[in-house]
Amino acid sequence: MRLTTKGRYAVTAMLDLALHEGKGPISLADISERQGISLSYLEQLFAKLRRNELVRSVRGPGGGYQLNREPAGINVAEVIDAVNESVDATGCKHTGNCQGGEVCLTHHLWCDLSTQIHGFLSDITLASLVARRDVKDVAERQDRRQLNNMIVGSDTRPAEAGEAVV
Amino acid sequence: MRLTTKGRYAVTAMLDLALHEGKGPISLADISERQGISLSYLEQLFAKLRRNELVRSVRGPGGGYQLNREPAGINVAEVIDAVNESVDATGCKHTGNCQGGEVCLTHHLWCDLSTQIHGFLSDITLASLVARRDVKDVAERQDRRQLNNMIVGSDTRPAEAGEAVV
DNA sequence: GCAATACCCGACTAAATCAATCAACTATTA
DNA sequence: TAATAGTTGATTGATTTAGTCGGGTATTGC
Ligand code: FES
Ligand code: FES
Repeated sequence: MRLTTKGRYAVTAMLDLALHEGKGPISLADISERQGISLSYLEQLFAKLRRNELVRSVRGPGGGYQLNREPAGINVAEVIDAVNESVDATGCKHTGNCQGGEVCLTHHLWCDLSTQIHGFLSDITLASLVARRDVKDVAERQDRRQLNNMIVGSDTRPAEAGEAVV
Repeated sequence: MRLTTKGRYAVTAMLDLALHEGKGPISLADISERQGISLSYLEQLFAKLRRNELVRSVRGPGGGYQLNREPAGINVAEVIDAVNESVDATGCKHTGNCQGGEVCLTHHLWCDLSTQIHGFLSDITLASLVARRDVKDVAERQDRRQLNNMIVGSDTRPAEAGEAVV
């Protein structure tokens, strides 16, 4: 099992979409700026998210991505799954053949753990995240900062993610 | 966060020690054979387990490793921790500085997940694993097979882990 | 129709980590 | 004193991460 920036980025980006829902398509450039994630890397991730039908895209100017379902219908577990970061903690992908075709000593422990993690993550939807106080606070800060960057950085300076713009 | 063979091997090996407690020191060669883990790799893992005072060693012939505490006092979380596989799911090691010194959008989510996993794993002790039916079954199979290998393979053939010896 | 926007796609890469091996060493015991 | 078994450090091939780069294609506003 692994949970790295890939899965974290995917969830963060999807949450960003959920937060800005109803404002039309959101461009990856926007997400990149707000969340401090490389644009090219986002493109890779969204290719997978699209293949898994979690988002839909609109091309051309003013285009971008939108959630393909309502936020309440998308849970965190499937987002992580979509970018190929399995939430599976076993070494045998649940086949039980670690040890030369037979179940290893700790197989059941990892199965239990997997169930536990999957249960926890699949109970959390984008909608429930959007409703959280701490998420709202961070989102507000990010939106303010982005607005600031648009004004100050109107000389099209790349404007770094965590840059102190007051 | 990551949970790979390193952490799984460590738990498996510790469980093997717990299962054969009271029979004096257990050599890594024994564990290697029973669990199908490379001997040299086990050496690396046990160096860390020893540094974390989870096991104690006895050198010389008839030597090996023993649990440094009673099985009921060792939980799975600390074993995984000991081999440097943190159970932390955040990208900031709980410092909250993912995004240029500030908390990222999903920080709290990963904190919650970490707490969840840690709670689950630290509630499971080696003693509670030893008591499980499925563990007992696998352990018995392994012991039988090892005995078999000792007789059949008395020509000191390396005897592969999952080899069909019936 | 044409340029700008933004998604789309594949190849490529430096760095890190994994899983394992090898060699040389020291302590202990029969 | 020879065999056993732990101890340590270096090294390795394979894989994965976290990107970058360069070129596409579809859509829109002017
Ligand atoms: S983890 Fe499933 S058999 Fe080992
Ligand atoms: S995971 Fe902690 S700040 Fe991003």
